[in-house]
Amino acid sequence: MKKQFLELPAVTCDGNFTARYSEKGLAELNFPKVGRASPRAAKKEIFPAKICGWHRVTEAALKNVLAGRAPKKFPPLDLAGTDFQKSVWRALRKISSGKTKSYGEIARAIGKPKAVRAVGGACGANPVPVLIPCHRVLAADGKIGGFSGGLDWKRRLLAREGVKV
DNA sequence: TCCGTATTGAACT
DNA sequence: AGTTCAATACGGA
Repeated sequence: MKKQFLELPAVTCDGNFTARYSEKGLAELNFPKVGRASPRAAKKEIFPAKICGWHRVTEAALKNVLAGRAPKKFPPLDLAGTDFQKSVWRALRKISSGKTKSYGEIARAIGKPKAVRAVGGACGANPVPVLIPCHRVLAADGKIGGFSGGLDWKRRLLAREGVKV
């Protein structure tokens, strides 16, 4: 039996994101599917109160980041990944709104200065974009780099935070 | 074990 | 200023 996540739509001005929750917290967040209506027509599932509470926090945090502000509160995260990836994601969360770092700086921050490319890989594997601000990581020369959700999103998020590319 | 990667910096035109 | 290239850590197959 495969691990099952409870899935909820997180409605924002930029579209309907999809949040997935495990027993322990937010496990995944997906960008809105382009050209598609709401990802989920709820079919009267019963959601534990715990998860409803998390979801409210998630949605509020999401809206804040999209508006270019730092969220007051984060939901608990239940991230599936290797130790290396988790340490990268932890470092990413230390980048405050409006700031940027390079892949090399992240690598140094986790004590593995040579692991610059692996950092890129971990960013791409980030299950919770936006809340874990992988979009604030640029290449060392200020170039935009890449983004799993599409470069348009990366540029949009950075623009909202007042970052010039 | 081999391959690709959201990199980097140096050494070249 | 643009191009090439090797080094490098990690994860997936």
